[in-house]
Amino acid sequence: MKFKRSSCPITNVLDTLGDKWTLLVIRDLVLGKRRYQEFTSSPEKIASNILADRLKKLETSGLVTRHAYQRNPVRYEYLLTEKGEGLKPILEAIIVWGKKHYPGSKRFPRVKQR
Amino acid sequence: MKFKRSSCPITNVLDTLGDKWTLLVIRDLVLGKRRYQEFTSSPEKIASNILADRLKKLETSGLVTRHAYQRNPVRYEYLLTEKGEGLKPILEAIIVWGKKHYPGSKRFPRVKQR
DNA sequence: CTCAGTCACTTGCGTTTCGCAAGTTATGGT
DNA sequence: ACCATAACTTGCGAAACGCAAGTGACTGAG
Repeated sequence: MKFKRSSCPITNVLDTLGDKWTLLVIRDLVLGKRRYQEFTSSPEKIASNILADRLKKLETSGLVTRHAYQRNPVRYEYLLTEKGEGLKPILEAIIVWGKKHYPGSKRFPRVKQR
Repeated sequence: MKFKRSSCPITNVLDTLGDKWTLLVIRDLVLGKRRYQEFTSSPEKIASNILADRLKKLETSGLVTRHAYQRNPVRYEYLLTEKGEGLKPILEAIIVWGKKHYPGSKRFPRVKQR
């Protein structure tokens, strides 16, 4: 196995998740969001090109799968893989620390499914 | 409390820790590193200006304190505050996921103290 | 006493990434 | 025919990154 920067597991995780948006897309997926404008309508207002880029990268790193939910025209929705679901403990740890140190912050509720 | 992007705790954590270097500096501090060239000698080879920037930001967000360990000239070393120590569970969760999905990656050992 | 060496930064500057806004393509509804 | 919607894509100015070199205040060797 060849590493980008070092053999440190933290470093390698940061090389795929270390920016201001990727983990928020993961959060939305965990909350049950699946489609493009569900992501763009989150309060952080991710730009559509950034979203497209992150979804593509998440797919190539095997955290997310894309599948068509209709044809003519083809429309895709995104789902977490098992590998992606495995990130939940990290998100939980972040929420615990975040709620403690950013008073007033509050975990977002799951979205109701179609 | 006014938030930068939203009231989501994850979002707020990412606004301070969401990049490729900040959490690595925290990792080094947890491992016992304290001085400038201890950080710059880590295998990821952080650039000195990036390090200076991150240490400054970590200090303003209260995760790190700086204190002079000598005069003439003044030299500083950096230590985690209690708030910063509180990030350990997040690092642990990242290490668990990272070791599982980046085979061959391995947690770094604590540095021996002077 | 001079000079190379160390430490903790700082500065310059070219490259990369970000992110706002607008455009594109295909289709359904009225 | 016309408007709206969904999922992207493109343009481009601004901000962030990161390599390399420089700076100031000493310390220790010769």
